[in-house]
Amino acid sequence: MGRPPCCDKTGVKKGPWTPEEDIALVSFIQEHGPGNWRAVPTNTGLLRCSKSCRLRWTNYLRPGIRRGNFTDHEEKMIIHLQALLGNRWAAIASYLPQRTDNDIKNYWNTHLRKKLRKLEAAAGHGNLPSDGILNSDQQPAVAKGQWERRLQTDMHTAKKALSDALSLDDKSSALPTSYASLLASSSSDLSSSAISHSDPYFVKANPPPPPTTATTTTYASSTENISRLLQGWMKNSPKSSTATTSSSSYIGVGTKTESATSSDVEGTSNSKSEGFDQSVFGFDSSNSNTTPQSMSTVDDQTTISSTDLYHDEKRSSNKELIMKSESEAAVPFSVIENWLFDESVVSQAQEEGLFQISLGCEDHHNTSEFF
DNA sequence: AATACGCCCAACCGCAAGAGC
DNA sequence: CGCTCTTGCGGTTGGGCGTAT
Repeated sequence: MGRPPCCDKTGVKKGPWTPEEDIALVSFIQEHGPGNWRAVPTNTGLLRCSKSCRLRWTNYLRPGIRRGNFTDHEEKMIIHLQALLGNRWAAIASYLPQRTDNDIKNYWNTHLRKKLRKLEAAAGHGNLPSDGILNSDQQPAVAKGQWERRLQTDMHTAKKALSDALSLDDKSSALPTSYASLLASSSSDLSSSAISHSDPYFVKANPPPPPTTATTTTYASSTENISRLLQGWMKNSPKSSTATTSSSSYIGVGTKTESATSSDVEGTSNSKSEGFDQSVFGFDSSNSNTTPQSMSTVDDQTTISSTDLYHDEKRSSNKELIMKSESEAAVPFSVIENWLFDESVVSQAQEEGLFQISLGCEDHHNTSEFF
């Protein structure tokens, strides 16, 4: 096709983002909202391509992103959704409102896949391919761009698996042995393997309540930190790119530190995207130590229906696909969603202060027995 | 203490699809 | 209908960091 590159590569900066760049990007988005990425580099003076700006926003700066260790529930969600959907990280991410597809993908590649391999090796049978990827990845190759059709196929697989699972009490019966054992073991060994890391935006937060799961750690939202960053920046040198005041808190991209806490709740799921709500930035210094606006919204969010979770445009597009596939398949897929957003699960999520889907053994609902 | 090695993750790349004209 | 522009997605990579030797 001879398609031109997304941007002129010459004079485009690459590599890690600096705090100044982040501030410029965030302040621009705060002013204009996300979208129209083409205009971002021009209007902000950033020497980044539009794609890079979008990626930086969606994967890092966007409100509502939760970073740090994955909880057991999240891990289980990923494992099962991966088994059902394959490597459709965006689709998987749509069920983990506070995680980005990139995060999930990285987590899968660095943690879960290895775990599966280990367990597979321990189990001594060949259910899993060497890369630990199941089902859909073992399907015949499908041309790219056909993932809707593929999804439909996956929906059949998912429905069948769920149908099987829901009729059984044995939670491991519907899964490969290694999966079942992985799920059983995830609580214990994940916490030890999980890395405590943070980045400059994710400061250690206030003392947590006793964790409800082993080493359930979350991080102060990027929103909070960025808002603090911006606050200082705006007070002292509006429109300046020096950000001398705030950049002191920007220790460096990708640095690692001790874990944060489970009480740190990120922004909302529906504020994280194109439907960006400026209020989430809450340019109030009290943000850092008190309940941020975004946090209170999270509590609201945890009580919402599954539909509400799809306010995010990205999610809604995923859902549309699912719904489309649903209607085409003429078999309701809502059982998955019903399960995923089971009220009792949501209650638990509220207790834990974040949106988590219970796949746990402690849940006595039949649907959860599957896991 | 110095070096080598492996892990992790932020960011990049290329492709595909959607939107608008 | 076809073209261009923009966005979304999944795979891959490179550099920083921690750990082992």
